Amino acid sequence: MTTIKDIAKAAGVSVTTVSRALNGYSDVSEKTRKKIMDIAKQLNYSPNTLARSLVMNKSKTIGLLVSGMTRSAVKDNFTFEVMTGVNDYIAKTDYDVILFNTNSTKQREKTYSQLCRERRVDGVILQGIKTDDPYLTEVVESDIPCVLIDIPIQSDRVGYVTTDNVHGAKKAVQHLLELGHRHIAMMNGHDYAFVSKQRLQGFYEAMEEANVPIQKEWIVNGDFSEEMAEARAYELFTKHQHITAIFCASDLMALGVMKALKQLGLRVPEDVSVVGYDDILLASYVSPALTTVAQNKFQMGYEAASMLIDMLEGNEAKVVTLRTQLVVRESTAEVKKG
Amino acid sequence: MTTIKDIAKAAGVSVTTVSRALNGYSDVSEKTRKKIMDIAKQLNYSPNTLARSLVMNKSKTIGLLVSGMTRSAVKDNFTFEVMTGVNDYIAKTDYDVILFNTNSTKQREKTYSQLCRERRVDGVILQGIKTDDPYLTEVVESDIPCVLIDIPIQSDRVGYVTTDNVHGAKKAVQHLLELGHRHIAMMNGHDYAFVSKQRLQGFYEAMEEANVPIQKEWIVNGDFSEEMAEARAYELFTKHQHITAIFCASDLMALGVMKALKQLGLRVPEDVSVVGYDDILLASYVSPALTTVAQNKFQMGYEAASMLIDMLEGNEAKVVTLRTQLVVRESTAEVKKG
DNA sequence: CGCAAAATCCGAAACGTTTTGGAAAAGATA
DNA sequence: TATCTTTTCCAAAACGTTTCGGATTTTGCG
Repeated sequence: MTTIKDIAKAAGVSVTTVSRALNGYSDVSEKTRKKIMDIAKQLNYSPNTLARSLVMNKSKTIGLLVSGMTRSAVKDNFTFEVMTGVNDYIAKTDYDVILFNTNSTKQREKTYSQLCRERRVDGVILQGIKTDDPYLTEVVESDIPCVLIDIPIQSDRVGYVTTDNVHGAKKAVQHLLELGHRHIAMMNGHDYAFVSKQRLQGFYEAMEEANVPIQKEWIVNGDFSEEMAEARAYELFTKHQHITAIFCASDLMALGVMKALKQLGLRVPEDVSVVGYDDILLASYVSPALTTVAQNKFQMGYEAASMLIDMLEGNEAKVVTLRTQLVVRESTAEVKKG
Repeated sequence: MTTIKDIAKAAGVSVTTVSRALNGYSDVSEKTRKKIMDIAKQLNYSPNTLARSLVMNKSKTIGLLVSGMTRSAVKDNFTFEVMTGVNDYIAKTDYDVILFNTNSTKQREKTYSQLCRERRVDGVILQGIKTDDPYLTEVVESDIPCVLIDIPIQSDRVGYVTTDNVHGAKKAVQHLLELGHRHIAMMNGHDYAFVSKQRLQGFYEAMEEANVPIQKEWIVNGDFSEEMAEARAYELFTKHQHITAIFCASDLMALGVMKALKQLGLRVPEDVSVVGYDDILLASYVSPALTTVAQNKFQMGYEAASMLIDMLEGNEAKVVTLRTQLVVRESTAEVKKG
């Protein structure tokens, strides 16, 4: 592999001059610059980023730490869409993305920040990490610039992007209320997700503002899993037959809930209205199509990447909150009279 | 950031000894090794991979070059599943993945192999690249070990993994033939995909073995795009009303075809049987559920990664062909009598 | 032509590792 | 004790860049 030295020798100049010529400095004459460029091309030269990174002390690399890259998560295109957004923005810069996966054996022995430090990434984007993850604090407390997705931690080195979860959930529940529902349950995620708390709050606010009493035993956790949600819903609806509507903190769980309802012989939306959250691809394809709160996952990734690059260029960490949108489809209907 | 030098100073030994201690060489006494390890931990030392890569001349990094990371491709979880497979295997090794995207502006100015060479990746996996991509030959002809997905090029430095496309397509068409269909069309991808040619061949073989005449004008290209397939199918079925079944070279195109049929007032499967290829997530969720040829996309990525790492460890490039499976769902039925 | 200013070039150090070839210290053997 | 082995350590070079400070050459001008 040809190096800057080879070029220097071939051109009869010093490596300094080659370096400066290739990097567009002004203190090299056009004549020699041209000569050097030509030789570089002819020798099929590619700069060695490793060497450059070493001396410049920046790798022009950002780490992308996702937890949702598992075989079972293909139903959930959330992760992929976020990644696509990140990739899309980064593609316009001179950075590259290095992929760290958290569901690995490596995770146990190496912490996230260790991974980042070893590869000398300039910054990192975290997505899908639980708030109780011991390694989360580690990377947040390290001095690596990072932006979190859906985790509200902020400092001068860490920003985050999220959506207006409270408001989104509120809209969803208000939609149910407007349809006349009063016996509304909620399938939440788990306690280690910021969004769960937020969406629960939105649920509360909507119910309280409408003066509808909240039944605490109608609020259950499905762990953001389709199967778990199905099981929980099955229990819930067999025990409490008054429930006419349920708000789910994710579409995947809504799918599970609908399965349970089907098993119980309850029709959606005639007997029970279901609304989800996320607007994953499947939401519009299942039958009945799922009413849900759409969040722009692509944009979340895009904004995260944009913010990170901004930070790397000296700007300060921000927090970005994106709008959500209620998408009414077929899984919600007016409550039955009587 | 603490370096090996800091440790050396703190331990009162040379950097050589620190390096060798940390890397488990035998020529350092257990006593000093322990001391060095302790100091390293205490100083929160992380080795600098850049420096190591530079001197070792290997980066322990593989490039993942995908073309399907676009906003419009979320329906098609093909790319994501392959990536997941790759990631899953790599997670078990001491390599990391660096993500190159091809649909970028960078692509125009930098070739794939340039990207790879600059980052000094040890090997690269290519997925979703068209066979006529000028940069494809470039990386294949470079000396970077690489494994291709669904592109049959082989040398001592390049292997590939694919599925038994001919056989898969044949099974799909035979399924239609067994249902009594004789007027069978095909929606193919484009000429720059190896799989298109293979699947076409499977189509031919099945038809010829059954002694069913082939109508060349019933074979059209949908460019692997849902919209394009919809348009082409609309034309096809308005012009040729004899057609009772169509085999599509991808599920996404099958979805487009079904849309066109719906517009034309043709029912699936009563009037027209449709079979797809891939078994994407949506296939089982659309209505009617799509009969299709399933390929294990996760495994494709997994095998690709496995082969690449094998190659990097000195083994030779191979070709891996995975089995496909016909999944009969609701979009195919016996041909109508009369 | 002579001299200052500007333009162009370069040597050497630095970045943080690994590795080679041997030196020093410790232990074993006679 | 003297010699030979084995164990333990280290100095220095190398990987391919960038950059600092200064050196050399060219240019401009009176």
